[in-house]
Amino acid sequence: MPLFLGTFVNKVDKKGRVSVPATFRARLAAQSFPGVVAYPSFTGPAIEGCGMDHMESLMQGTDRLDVFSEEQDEMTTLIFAGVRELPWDGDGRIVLPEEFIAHAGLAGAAAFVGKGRTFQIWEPERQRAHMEEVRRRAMQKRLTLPAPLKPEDRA
Amino acid sequence: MPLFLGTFVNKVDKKGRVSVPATFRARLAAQSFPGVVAYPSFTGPAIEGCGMDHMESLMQGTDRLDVFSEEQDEMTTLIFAGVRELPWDGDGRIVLPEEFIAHAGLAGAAAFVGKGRTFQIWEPERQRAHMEEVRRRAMQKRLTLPAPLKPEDRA
DNA sequence: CCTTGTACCATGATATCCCATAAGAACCCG
DNA sequence: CGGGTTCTTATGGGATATCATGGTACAAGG
Repeated sequence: MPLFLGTFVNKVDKKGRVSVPATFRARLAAQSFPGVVAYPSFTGPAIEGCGMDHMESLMQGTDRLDVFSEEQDEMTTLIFAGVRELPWDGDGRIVLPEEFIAHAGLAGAAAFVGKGRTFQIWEPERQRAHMEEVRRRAMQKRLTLPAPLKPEDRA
Repeated sequence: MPLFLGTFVNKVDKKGRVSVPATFRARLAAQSFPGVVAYPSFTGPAIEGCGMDHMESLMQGTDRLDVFSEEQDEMTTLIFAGVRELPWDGDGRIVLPEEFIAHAGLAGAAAFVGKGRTFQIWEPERQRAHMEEVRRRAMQKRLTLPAPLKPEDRA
């Protein structure tokens, strides 16, 4: 079960605690850090979540930018400066920092949205609207995906 | 039996449980996930079903898009957010989430429809009508299929 | 001493597992 | 070729474990 799949809405209590969906926990279990790695999205009102492994792969991305370039400087700041490691308690919950709650506009509930290698945390109602918008745009733009070859079809 | 073939109608009990046809189970047996991967169809009142391998091959497609690009963001949301992993119990049944039952309009029974690499789940009566409609249109438009490439011709 | 944040415990709801039954198909043996 | 038998499959119900969630106690820091 190596992927983050599906959308799950859980409650956020007044301490900012929220249960990480069990399937996501399973995905993160084999990581070096017992918890979630997260940072505010810089494209929308959501929190990006992942495991430590993904941080390392992001770093490989920034490694391909020129050292001292403006781009590299901005990118590394955008990504890594906002990152928080959120360990879970014995029951699989994490505590969302106030800044995350504010950025995503959370109020009482949080939607965990699987995106394959990563996931996002949204205010549920906003996520629903966003999803609808993405669907609408996909229809009209005829979004397609590069044809993925099935393993058995490979040379 | 590497393909999903044929149509099978099974009952959905009040817990939302339904038996996956034995031949479909055989097709899914060798997967990394012991169960079915499913998501609501974008285009009609049906549930799309497949194995985890199909998800993994879709991810290979999204992996080729730039991280943080709008395209990558939309694609991953579109594909992975609506997916549910439905593990089967010891008897080869899965439980359909309420949202799936609602989307497909299921009531007491579900039709598993083989579509080759994937399959769909329909409300039986609706599926029958849909099938008829597709047949009718095919007759009148004389639908054709591209000739299958031989293995040595593949990229 | 008070505040903040972390670990632990309790509970209800939900889903998972397990068994029991029945119907049908395949099979074997006469 | 027919009849009985054994498996597989589908389906229902009930027991059990897991998960989400709220609360409380404790520790650390100011």
